[in-house]
Amino acid sequence: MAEARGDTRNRILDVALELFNDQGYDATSLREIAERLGVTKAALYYHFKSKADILLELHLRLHDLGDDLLAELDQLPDDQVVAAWPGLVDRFIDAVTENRDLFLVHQRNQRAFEQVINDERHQQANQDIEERFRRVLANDVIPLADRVRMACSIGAVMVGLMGADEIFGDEAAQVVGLVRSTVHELL
Amino acid sequence: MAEARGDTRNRILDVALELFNDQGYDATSLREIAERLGVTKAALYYHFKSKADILLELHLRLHDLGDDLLAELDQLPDDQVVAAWPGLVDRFIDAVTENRDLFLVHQRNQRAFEQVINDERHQQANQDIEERFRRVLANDVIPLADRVRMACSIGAVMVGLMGADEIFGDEAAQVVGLVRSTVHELL
DNA sequence: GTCTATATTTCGATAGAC
DNA sequence: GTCTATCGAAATATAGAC
Repeated sequence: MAEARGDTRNRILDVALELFNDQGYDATSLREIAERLGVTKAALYYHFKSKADILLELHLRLHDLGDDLLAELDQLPDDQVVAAWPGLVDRFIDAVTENRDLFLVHQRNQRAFEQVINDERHQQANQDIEERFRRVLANDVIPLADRVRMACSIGAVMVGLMGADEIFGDEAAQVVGLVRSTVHELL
Repeated sequence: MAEARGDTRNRILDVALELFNDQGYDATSLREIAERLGVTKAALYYHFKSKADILLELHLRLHDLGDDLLAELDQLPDDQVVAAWPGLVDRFIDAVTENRDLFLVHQRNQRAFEQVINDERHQQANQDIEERFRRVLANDVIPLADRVRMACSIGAVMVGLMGADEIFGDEAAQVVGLVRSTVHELL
C-alpha cells in the first residue's frame, strides 16, 4: 500500500496547508493532520522531523515563488524602483492568483513563520519574504510618498485577491482583472 | 499594594495586547502574561474567567470602535454605499490611526477572534467586525467593480497604516496623510 | 512506511489558604 | 486580590515492533 512514490509527503503538506489556513498553525495539531490523512501521528515523523519542519517546507515553496521578484527588486538601482513597480505588481498579482492558498497561509500565520525561520536558519536573515519586502519600503532614498503608494498597492492586491473566494463567491474569477486595473490607478 | 482601582484588569489587557501582537494569541501563554506583570497565573483568573475571555474583552473594545461605522453602513440604502464610501474610509483611517494595536491584533489573530466569538456568543452572528464588513462586500446589488475598489481601499489602508511604525520608523507620522491621499485616488 | 505505546512538557484551569 | 499547589487534558516527540 501507501503511495507508490514520495507522494505521501505532498499529501501531508496539502492537508497541513488547508488546516493551517482554516484554523491557524498553532491551533492545528499533528493528530488532526494525521487523522484526515488516515494515518497516525507517528507516521508524520517519518516524513518531517517536527511540526515546524512542515511549516518550513511550505515557506520554501513560497520562497521559490517570491524569490525571482525580490531578487530583481534587490538588484534594481534605487532610482529605478518606482518606475519598475507597476510591472512588478503585475507579476505579483499573477503569483498570488496562481498560488492563493500559499500566500494566504503566510499572511495568516506571519508570526509562526518568523519563529520557525529564525529557529532553523541562523544564516543571513534574508529568508523571510515579508522581511525582505519590508526593507524595500524602508529604503529612505526613495521618496516617502512613493513608498507609501507601493505599500498601499500591495495591501490592495492582498485584500482584493486573497479573500476573493470567500467574499466574492462565484464572481471571484472576474475579480483578478478588476483588482489589476484598480491597483494600477494608484501607481 | 496592588493597584488602588480596577487598574490591574487594564494592565493585564495591555500586556496581553502587546504579547498577542508580538507572538500571536495561541503562542502566548497565561504564564508569560502573568510573569511580565509580576504576578502568578492564578491571579489572572480573578480578573478573567478564561484566556478566551481576555481576547473577548479586546474584541469588545474594537467592536465599540467599529460599531458606529458599520451600523451606519448597514442602514445605508444599497445604492448610496458607493457614494458614501470615501467619507467612511476617512473615518476608518482615523480609527486605525488612533488605535493601531487594537486593529493589528485583530488582523493578526482573525481565526482566534472568530472562535472565541462563536463559542461565547450564540446571539446574532453579527458580532465580528470582519464578518459584517465581508457581508457588505458580498452585496451583489452593488456593482462588482465598485466592491473591488472598496476592498482594495481597505487593504491599502491596513497595509499602509498598521505596519507603518515597523516599516517607516520615525517617518510614520507623515504616513497617515499620504495614505489618505493615496487611497482617495482610487475612489 | 506505518503502527502501538509511551515519554515529556506545557498549557488552561481550579481549590483553598492568606 | 494574590498566593501555592495541583489536576487533567492535550500537545510534540521518540522508541521499537512489524
